[in-house]
Amino acid sequence: MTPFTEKVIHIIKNIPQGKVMTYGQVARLAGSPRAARQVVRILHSMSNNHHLPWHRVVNVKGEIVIKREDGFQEQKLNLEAEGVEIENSNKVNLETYQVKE
DNA sequence: GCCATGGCTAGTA
DNA sequence: GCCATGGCTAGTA
Repeated sequence: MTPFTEKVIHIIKNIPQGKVMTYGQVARLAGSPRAARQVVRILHSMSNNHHLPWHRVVNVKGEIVIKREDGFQEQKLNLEAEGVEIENSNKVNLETYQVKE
């Protein structure tokens, strides 16, 4: 496990319940502003997760972007269970729910 | 060569 | 809707 990967995992683990971060935001906090896709890759490869609240990471528009076969419903249900409201069946309001930096 | 992005233009309405 | 981005893995040598 590389330092960048460890940082990313640490950051995601610290997203509070009922809050979300974007892929790019996680990358930025981990010190690589343009490595959003790498954050995606890490999450994807760890989808059989190490107790990671992966469902609290969404894209820059607040959308759930997982394919249905993977965990779309799971992510949605997990978020709703924490009190996060889903608009238009796939979107969270970042104004309200995104962790401020 | 992968990836669950993101930021930009082109081009429609 | 295009494509640059980047850290990592797979898989060859």
